[in-house]
Amino acid sequence: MPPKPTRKKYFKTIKSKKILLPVFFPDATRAVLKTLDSKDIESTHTPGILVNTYHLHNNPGIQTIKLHKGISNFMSWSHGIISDSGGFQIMSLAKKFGGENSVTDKGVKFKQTKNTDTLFTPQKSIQIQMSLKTDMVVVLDDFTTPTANYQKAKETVDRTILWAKICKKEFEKICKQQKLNKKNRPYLLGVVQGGEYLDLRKECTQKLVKIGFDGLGYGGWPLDKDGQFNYDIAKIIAKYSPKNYLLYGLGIGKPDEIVNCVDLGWQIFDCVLPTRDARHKRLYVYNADSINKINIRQEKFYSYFVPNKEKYYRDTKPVSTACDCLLCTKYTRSYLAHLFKIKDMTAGRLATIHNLRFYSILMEKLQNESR
RNA sequence: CCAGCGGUAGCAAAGCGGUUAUGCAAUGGUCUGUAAAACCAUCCUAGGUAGGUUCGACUCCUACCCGCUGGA
Repeated sequence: MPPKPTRKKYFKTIKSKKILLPVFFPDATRAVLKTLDSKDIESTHTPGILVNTYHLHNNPGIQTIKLHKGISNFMSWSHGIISDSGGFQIMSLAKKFGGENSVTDKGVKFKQTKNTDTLFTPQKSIQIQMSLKTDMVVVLDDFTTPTANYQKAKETVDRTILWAKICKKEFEKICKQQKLNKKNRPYLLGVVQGGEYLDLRKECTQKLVKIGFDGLGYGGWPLDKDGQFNYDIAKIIAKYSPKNYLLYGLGIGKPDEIVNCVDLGWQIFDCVLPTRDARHKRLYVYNADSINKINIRQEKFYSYFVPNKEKYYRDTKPVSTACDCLLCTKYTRSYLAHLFKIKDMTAGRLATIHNLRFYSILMEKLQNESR
């Protein structure tokens, strides 16, 4: 038996910093991780973040970012940064409000924005991302809506492939212009579409590999109508990806889903869950007394703590003893419940810091396993 | 003692002679490449007390109790 081929161990930034894989990058969509500043993020041991090309294009606009020579200086974040292409907004904004017709082979027309006249194109997405100077650039993909039938899923695959070629070409062009070599250029990520249809996912994966990328993303919506994660898609993309490819689960996921995906070879994740849940009073808590005793391989290794119950108003315990974040080391459940009740912004900050530390501990545990 | 106004659910606060007020609180739930520090659901015999009118009263009438304001 030949030794099992292993995937990349590190994510390299354009400044040649090495970030140990697997990683979770929370979403700082608009160049801010809601309620936190960069120093807060560092305190959670979060190695990188995700920003969004489409949102930053609208606000503050690329000229402002260029004044700072990139998003890293703009938000004073010196660690990993991935830029999402704006593909997700094709589903969440364009198709939702403008219908299927808002997307053509040329690009996307977004309604209800100040840029209604201009078309958001694959070229533009890459150009903006290169100006952001992020560590990974993601191709613009045509998002498969959760309800897409085979025909529609097929169309999004075709368009995703078409756009992937255009994006790759634009990427190479800009790299040449800026004299970026293999060492200081960002990763380029292709995105696999195809809805729930495994043959389309396979086809899309193979065609993207033929074009050539540094990694592939699990695109589209990863959950079925009952909210169950589709691991078959994760398997088939991994199966047909070269072993030196980075595998990135876009918008994934719950802690247990991340553990399962890591087992299938996936290495990079981002998701709004820890940050949005924090603002919505859902805190992730390990079912353990201390960080050392956390066992991410036990069936239910975590639960939710929701500090809006009357019984917590006088609870002097910390949120979790298996956590070393600001909230858990300095404050009680009672205080957090109080802050949420009076709707003070500090509640969101402390809860976000906690949830991000939960995720970074999860990733540290997973990193330790593969050593 | 007189006059005016008022008394509605844990709290606040409306309308109405018949049919869900509503908000807060409480309780349960949702959230997956962020139009979300948001949203959804539930909330029990609510009518100060005792009578009266009426087919039917939280609503109209009478008396009483309590509160606020003004007056003697």
